[in-house]
Amino acid sequence: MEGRLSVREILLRGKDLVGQKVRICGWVRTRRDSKAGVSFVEINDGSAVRNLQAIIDYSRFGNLVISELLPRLHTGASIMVEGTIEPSPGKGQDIEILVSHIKVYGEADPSTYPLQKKRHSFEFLRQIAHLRPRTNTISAIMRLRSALSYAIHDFFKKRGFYYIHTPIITTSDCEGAGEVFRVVGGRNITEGSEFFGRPTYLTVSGQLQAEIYALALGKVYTFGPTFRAENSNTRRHLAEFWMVEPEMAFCDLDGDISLAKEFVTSMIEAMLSECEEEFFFFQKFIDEHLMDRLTTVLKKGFEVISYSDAIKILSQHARELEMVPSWGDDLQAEHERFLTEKMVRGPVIVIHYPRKLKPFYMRVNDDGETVSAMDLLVPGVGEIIGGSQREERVDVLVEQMTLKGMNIEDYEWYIDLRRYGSVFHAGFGLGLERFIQFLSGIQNIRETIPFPRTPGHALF
RNA sequence: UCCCCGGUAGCUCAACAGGCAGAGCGGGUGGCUGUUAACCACUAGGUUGCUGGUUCGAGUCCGGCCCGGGGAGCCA
Repeated sequence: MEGRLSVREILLRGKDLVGQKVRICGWVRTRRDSKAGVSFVEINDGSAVRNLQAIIDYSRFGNLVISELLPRLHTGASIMVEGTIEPSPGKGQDIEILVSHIKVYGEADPSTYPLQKKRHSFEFLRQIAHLRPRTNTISAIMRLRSALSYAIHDFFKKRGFYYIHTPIITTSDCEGAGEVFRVVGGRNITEGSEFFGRPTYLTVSGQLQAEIYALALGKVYTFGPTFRAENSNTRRHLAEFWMVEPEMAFCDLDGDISLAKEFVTSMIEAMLSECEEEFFFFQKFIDEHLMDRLTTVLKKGFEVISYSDAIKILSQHARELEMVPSWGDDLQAEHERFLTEKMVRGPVIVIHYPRKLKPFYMRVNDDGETVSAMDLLVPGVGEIIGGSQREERVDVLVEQMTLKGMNIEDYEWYIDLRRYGSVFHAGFGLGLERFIQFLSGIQNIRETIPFPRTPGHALF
């Protein structure tokens, strides 16, 4: 006997396995009985979108066993089956398993088990977030998320980056990245008793700490959870989300843009080849234009446009827009959508934003008015990457911090990086969940993370 | 935080202009068939989100609150 195989493995090897005896473990998706003396049990073990059809031939078990067994084989029950792989005479599948031995580990009372074999709304599934990974959509997304995470590490490793674990608990609270969560020790919050002797917060970004290591190891990246206490309730925001943040010494904005482009295309290519079945499923049930959009990125590439040119183009289309754009104002979501969905119909990289719209660490351009920033916008999701060349000149950096009203003393360490052996450097941040939205076509970001945290919602 | 839409059976939704609360799926029972979102018949299942009001009468109209979704802002 081959030993225990996953459904994915069995479907992949297909007819090569015919005649082999195998064992699989999983959960019953559906059972259909035939009075001809056969029951069809579809088994899913979370390794693939498709199920394996198991055939229970009553003549091999005897009526007593069957009458005791069948009532326990409901949707949701966990089982182990052993049997031989056979070509399937029915339509819909090439092979099936002819069961010789079956064991029910855990039943699922059909009168209370919330998952049915039909489709559920995502809103309902969020209420049973501990059971939703047993559905096709959520399990497919989580397999994609897992594959993507590995591919990210692989991408950076192949290019000589070092993986740096930046702190989750930080002391910086004003990076222009939104509201922070305070961290306090103990269950009883008492004024003036700081565990660390000073106020601490959950990180909103690993960038500043990644810069420390980029200016020592050359090319680094951080990849981990980040937190925003922003009271924003949209389909694109989470209070806890994962960010990928590369940071490179001796790198300017052009180098930063190149890496961002290469990163996005490499990830699309890697996922298309590794998660073929998942993409087939997404295309069929989640977003019928998904494959078009992804292959367009690979074929057409990225349009790079300056903020100033973007404002000019948008002004020419003012009649089609609700908000009239003007230089110095931030691009509205409506403007970003217009650029990426109507003008370019693909990813757009907007660079050189006005200095006053962006955080203190971005490098001031020679015009004194703009900074070397870049935002990567994609259709459907909007901004998935934000990055910049960092300010490496002490005097300009201090001027920027003063203009933004920051407390210089809190950032002496950051200025030190410029006082001693300063180099031009750049990096960006990519929101993992937004990228998964883009890759899968799923509408709401709450479906892209196993345990979503949003204002008023934290389960488990 | 602001704007818009919604909350009716386990799930997805109907219910005209206030007038006996329904269907499909799911569950149970029986039938039929190498079945495939199987099919056919029967059947159980409801404090219409909560609360106050208008009315002879409220799922439906009005006020307050709670919850969900979409959009905006903030951002990734």
